[in-house]
Amino acid sequence: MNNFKLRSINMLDIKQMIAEILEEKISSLSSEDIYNMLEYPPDDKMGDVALPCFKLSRILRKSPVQIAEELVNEIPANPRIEKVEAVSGYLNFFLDKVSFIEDVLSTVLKEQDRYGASNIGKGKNIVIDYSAPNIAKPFHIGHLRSTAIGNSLYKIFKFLGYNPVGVNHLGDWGTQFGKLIVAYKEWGSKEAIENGGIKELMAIYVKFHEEAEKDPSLEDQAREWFVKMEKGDPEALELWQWFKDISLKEFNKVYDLLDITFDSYAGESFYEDKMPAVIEELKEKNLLTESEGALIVDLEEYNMPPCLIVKKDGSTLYATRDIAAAIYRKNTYDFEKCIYVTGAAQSLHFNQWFKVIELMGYDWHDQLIHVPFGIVSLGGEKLATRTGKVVLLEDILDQAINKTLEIINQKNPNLENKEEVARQMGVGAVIFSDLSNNRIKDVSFSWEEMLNFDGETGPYVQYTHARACSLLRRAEKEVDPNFDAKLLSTYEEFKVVKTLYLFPDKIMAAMKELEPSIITRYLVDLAQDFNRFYHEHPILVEDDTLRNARLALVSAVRDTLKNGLQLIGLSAPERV
RNA sequence: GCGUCUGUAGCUCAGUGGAUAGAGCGUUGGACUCCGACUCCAAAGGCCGCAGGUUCAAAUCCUGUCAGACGCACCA
Repeated sequence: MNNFKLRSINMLDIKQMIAEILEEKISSLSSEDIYNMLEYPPDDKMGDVALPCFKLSRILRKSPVQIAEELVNEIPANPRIEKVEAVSGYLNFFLDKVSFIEDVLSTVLKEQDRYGASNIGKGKNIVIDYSAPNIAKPFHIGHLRSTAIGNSLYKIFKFLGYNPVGVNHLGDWGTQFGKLIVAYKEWGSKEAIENGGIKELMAIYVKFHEEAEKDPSLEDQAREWFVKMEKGDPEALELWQWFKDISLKEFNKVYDLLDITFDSYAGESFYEDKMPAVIEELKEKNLLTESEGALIVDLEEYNMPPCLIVKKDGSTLYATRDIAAAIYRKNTYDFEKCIYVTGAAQSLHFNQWFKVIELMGYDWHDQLIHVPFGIVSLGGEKLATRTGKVVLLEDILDQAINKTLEIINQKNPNLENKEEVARQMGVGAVIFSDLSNNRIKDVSFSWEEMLNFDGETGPYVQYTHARACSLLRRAEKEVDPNFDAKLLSTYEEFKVVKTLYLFPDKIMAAMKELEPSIITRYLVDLAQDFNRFYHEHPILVEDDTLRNARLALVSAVRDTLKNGLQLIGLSAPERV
């Protein structure tokens, strides 16, 4: 037939089915054109799939109303279509509910934890660079965004058959270590740092910035220390390693709580010995210019400020390391895409060095993708380590977990595994909240919202999943896959099935747009549809066949919720 | 000054150029002798920042404008 089946990974592509029917009747258009014109009506009462005929109007030189009315009579009877209606220029298809429900539920029951999965990415490597906290700075709510988004993209690519490589590009190199060394020597003490950890490191870092306002020579000292680091000075490197060890210990505590891992922790320092070759290559390719004592790549032609490669004191910069890292990753992983999850504030930086890669003649420059996200503010003020204005992620997670534990103690005090479930839900609430909005939007952190678990929240979806699990436990019998779809005849049941049907498409959209929030919002929709059904209709009824049919629906919802939660990095506890 | 992003219900936000712009929170009023009330139902609440333009059709595309955020050489 046609070779464009891959536009959807959905095994039951209803648009495809309808496009093929219409192709026979609209000779001037391919089934692909028709497919792209089809849409889902805004209201179920209007139908399940619609063809707006306005565009056809010009081609067929008839009014849209006329086209719809003519087509409606030409559609042959089809067991999967209940009826077709022409309404003011729209051709509306109503699916045969019984066969649709049967198709969708059978698919989910068969696929289970693979429902929505695919192998379209087979053999393709995707490097995802996320989290990347700075050594010696605390892990705060702002860092969570990169971590949560990157982790979710990792799971999404994996579910679609790709081979993702999660890289934690630790901020473990750069001038801030010079500042830290100066600060440590001026105001720090070994004991205080060993006891206080990152908090103490941050304190002396903040003090450095306060003092540097009065005494700018401190900045010069800091730069000197960084130059020493790059030259391999033993004292500088020993302090650096010490700061790094302390920081990593605390970061790993947070990653354990979040249940997030990485395939590589190659940070900025890893590229230290790879930069000279890059600088050499840039010189050979005649891209470097000297300007005010520094070496730059001029990008005026591309309407961008120059990209700094080497400072006047001979040390390197962020861009230098990113270029070296990109080349290293291409050689090491042969990626199809290399994705950088960082704040939108860095957009120019990425555009600049992506252009440098292009100018170097690498045809894979367009495989480098910046995935920006908005900033987190606190009561209207930007979070900044330098001023000490931060909300520590660990504090947020602790509070969310404690609150969950309180609720469990109140409502379900005999729950086994209380502590672990409280962790899963508390952490879930925080991650879910972070992945709820389009990533580009700025977010204003609010304790009140973060700790409110009602409505569109992680605990709501997790609770719904646990409720479905509870029903299946109480049933005390496996769901018979030969359920009778005819018995699922109510609107609420059909609505749940329609939403289940959309899951694979949502995963595809989330991957294409690199936007985990598509899945987060989908889960809320599915949970809402399911809860409405749950309230309207008893499930554990006497009638065995009806009971089995409804449990088949419950089972499909449970699996889909679980798969979706997994894709955004949340656990799906069976009892809460 | 230049550039990028964002303006949708009181608040936080959805909304692939198509039909009557949707959720949640909050407010008000309802539903637990009933499968788990972290649930559900209902009501109120909108010149989709503003002005032009393109189109049969614009919250969505284009231009301008206003407001906010971010960025613009030795920080990352």
